[in-house]
Amino acid sequence: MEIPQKRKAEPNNWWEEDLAGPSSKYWTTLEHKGVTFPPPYQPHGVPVLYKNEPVVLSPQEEEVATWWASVVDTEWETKEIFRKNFEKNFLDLLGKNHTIKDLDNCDFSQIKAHLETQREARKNRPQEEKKAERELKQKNDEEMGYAIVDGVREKVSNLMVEPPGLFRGRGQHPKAGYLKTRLKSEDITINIGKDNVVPKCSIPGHAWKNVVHNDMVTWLAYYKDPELSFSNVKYVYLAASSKFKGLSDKLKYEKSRKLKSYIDGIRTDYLNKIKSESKIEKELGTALYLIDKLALRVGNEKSEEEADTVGCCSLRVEHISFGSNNQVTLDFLGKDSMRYYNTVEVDPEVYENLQLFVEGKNSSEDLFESINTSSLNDYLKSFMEGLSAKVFRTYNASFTLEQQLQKYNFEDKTVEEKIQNYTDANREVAILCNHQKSTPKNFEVQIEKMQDKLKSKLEYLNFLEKHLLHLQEKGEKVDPPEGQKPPASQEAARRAITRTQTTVKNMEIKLKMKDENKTVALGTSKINYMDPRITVAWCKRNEVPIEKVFPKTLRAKFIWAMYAEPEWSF
DNA sequence: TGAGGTACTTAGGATTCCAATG
DNA sequence: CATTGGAATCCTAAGTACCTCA
Repeated sequence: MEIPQKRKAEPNNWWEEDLAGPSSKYWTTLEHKGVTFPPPYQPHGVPVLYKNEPVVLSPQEEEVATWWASVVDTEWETKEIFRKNFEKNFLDLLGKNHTIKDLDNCDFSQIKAHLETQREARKNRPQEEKKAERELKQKNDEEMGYAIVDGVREKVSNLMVEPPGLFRGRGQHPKAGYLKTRLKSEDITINIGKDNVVPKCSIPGHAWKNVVHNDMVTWLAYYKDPELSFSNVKYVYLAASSKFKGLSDKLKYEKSRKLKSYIDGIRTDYLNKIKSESKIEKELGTALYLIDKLALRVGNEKSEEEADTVGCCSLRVEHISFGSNNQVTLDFLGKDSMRYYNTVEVDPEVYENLQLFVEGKNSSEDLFESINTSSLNDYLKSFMEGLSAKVFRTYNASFTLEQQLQKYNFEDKTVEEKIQNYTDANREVAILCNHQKSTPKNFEVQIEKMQDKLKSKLEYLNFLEKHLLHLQEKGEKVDPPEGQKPPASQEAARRAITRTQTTVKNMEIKLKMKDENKTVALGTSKINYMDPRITVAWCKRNEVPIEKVFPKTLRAKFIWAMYAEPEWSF
């Protein structure tokens, strides 16, 4: 893909217009096809065994049993809360007088085998059937999956409502294993332009719960599971490539760039507050110090019906420990129950404050008792309009990327090497933001395979070098490694050496990156935190094709950033 | 002031796709 | 041509932020 070097005005290029900021309304006309529903359940008639006896289930019961069968042999099956909640919900559904009285004596293996067979059959169905299916889906997406906003056609991100199933709450979510209900059109509220056609409900004889014309929001529809009291409202939005999302993304980055010119003053202020006599000020200053230095999330209060995870303001005494030389260790479960575990040296005054906040409290008490996320964000508003805690994460992530990229000299490097440097910079950001992923399943095996391959390439290279000497009549004749043909001429040998050296180098880079990125999720910061213009400008300066760092969907999401000049700076 | 509601962004894992490889 | 593994995309849970209301 060619990156446009100059601004090119197009009528639909919203990013060419001056940014209006959050305006009073998002749209004038809004037209779309509503939502679609997953196909109805097809009963298979395969029984569950209870105490080794087959039990006939109603279609609805069978569907739920099948959900469980699909988690058998996964970690979900043995996860205590998940199991307990599922059992309760399943038994409630079956009723008091049902043969099945508990989960432990149920055997789902026949259903599981059936699912496996079905999957195999699906995988092995004829090519033309797959193709026809794909084309049908594409046609349907083309027909249903777009909205027209003020005359511009935009993709919808989540056209299909969530299918029924088991609620997969993360970490120790107290409600994991509950049954998600099959939604009906009567659960869906539609948002549409006043003068636009109300979408027809795809299920004959049924109607939407409600139709509204709210131009102050960007959602096309919303629903809430009618049975699950704890479940959140789910919205149907436009895709990331849309103007709604792109504009707000651009504004987000512009806001974090604006923070750049306030940051010195803010840092001076919170360092002063840290030394203040007032407890509230001490806490505000210390909390903001942690948010700024460690890129912590703000940490809103959570209800009893959610997993026990924390952010800065909700840290408890048990999450912090003190070492020598002003070192503190933070150890807590953050968003998605990802562990944050970090030992850092802090300013002596911060260390002192943290010790003071802990004094005389038991482990389950709040570290910060006089502030909350709302007072902290109020404090931030006193510096800059629209400033909130999350802006610090965006700012520090983007700042770190640009700073890390400046560390390298990209001259005379191959594209692969430049990308390795970029990935290294990306990784620094991901580590700062604590973006983690679990180690891939057979990671060790994969590494070994790559090492073996590398080894045989090195052997081949070794052979080539000796072989070249032989051709130059300076050395013994050597046998090529198995399956390799010796180059016929000196010229061919030299070419083979250069080629193999490049391969070896690339393999080494790949191996090293794979290991270093084992538990680091690079994508999250790329998608949400690092100003894309930093990357675009870097690509332009260093002749790296943008598609090497931004896949298709990211290029669409960041279409507004593609015009950044090579000299652009965050 | 705090609880609850609303609307949006951010997140890791699951699933699907696709290209390299045998 | 089938396999395989990594990249890309999909899915939906889980955050932030701000508003309203008593």
